[in-house]
Amino acid sequence: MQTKNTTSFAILGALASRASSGYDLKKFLEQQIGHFWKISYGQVYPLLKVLAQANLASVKEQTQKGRPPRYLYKITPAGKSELRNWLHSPLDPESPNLDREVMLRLFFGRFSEANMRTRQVEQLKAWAQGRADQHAAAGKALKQQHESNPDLPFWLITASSGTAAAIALADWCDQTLTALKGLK
Amino acid sequence: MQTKNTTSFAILGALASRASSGYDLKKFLEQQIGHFWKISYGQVYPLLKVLAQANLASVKEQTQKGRPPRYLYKITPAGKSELRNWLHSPLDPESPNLDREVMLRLFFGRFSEANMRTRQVEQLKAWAQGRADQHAAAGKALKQQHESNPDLPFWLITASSGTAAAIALADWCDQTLTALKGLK
DNA sequence: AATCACATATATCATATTGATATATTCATC
DNA sequence: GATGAATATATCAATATGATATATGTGATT
Repeated sequence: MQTKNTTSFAILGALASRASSGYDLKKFLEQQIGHFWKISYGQVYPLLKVLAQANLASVKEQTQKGRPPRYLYKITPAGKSELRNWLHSPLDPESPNLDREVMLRLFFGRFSEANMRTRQVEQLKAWAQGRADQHAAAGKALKQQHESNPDLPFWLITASSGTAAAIALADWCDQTLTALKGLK
Repeated sequence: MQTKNTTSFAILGALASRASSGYDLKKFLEQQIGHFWKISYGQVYPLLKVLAQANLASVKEQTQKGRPPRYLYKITPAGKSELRNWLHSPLDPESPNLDREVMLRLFFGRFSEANMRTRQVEQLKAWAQGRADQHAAAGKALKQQHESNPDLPFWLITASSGTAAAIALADWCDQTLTALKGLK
């Protein structure tokens, strides 16, 4: 629940495009990036408070007739700066979730430099290809080491899912690189 | 940390093929299914104890010269029965992780019926196609609702990753169905 | 007019998970 | 003989999850 938490950047990024309440944020992020980034109320509300306390976001209470108050959060200049720093920070190729990290950054691509975005997608592509190779090698090793193991065919099937996913990711990187070129 | 925990079935499944210590299990599962199923010592050791207490696994302490004792876990008949029950239990199409669930079941495919395996992969394929359609529809909706929003191109890119992943999953299901036919 | 389901809105909490670390020994390598 | 990796279990603070409580408005159905 610190400021460096990646989910807090997801929130900061969303606030950069539109002031929101916690409820808004959760709904928006769930809908747009829910397929690769999970978000829950248990994260959103505490993180918004942390963000506000660190002066990366400002709060305004909107009293409504009858209803409970709505807290509208806006990103501050310091928050925008923090967001940009994160978007331009180097990727960690050791991260087991580099794909999700790059996708999250791309979602907020409006706030990053075009050449940085491209470089990060290229890095992700290399990472994906490396993974595909690793999974292919693991499959070969399985065949040799468990030649007569009755589990082998099933283990090969799940190994193939890793290869397939990695190749699909590399392909998506290619498409994305083309799409990004069209934006420059 | 209950018996119904899916990770406990992953452990049970691994034990079905070979008696193991917690250390063995973690290393094995991490290597073989780590790309879609995370496992940590914080899960393995407590779950093994739960499994043993529920009589789904038996423990034998192997004292070693100098070294700390090694606890060797074996699956019991009740454990095998529990594993099979899980492997043949109906899939929840609402699950956000149906892909990982089916892959885990397939990894332990040696212990399930061929026609059940096939049916579950077919269900996963239908689920993946549904997801692909949903993401495609979401992309179209984005284009209409945020026509002049400067975020649009980036939001479309991340939406496309959902479609791409879902299509790749459906393709993998097809390959897997073919592979499974070869086993019958 | 009543009822039902759903959307709005914030907040909390028990439970589960993560990721790192402590401990202690053997083995291979430099 | 020193360094690092592998073996092996265990724990724990920090986080995240998923469900639920609370309270009201809105729109649809009966």
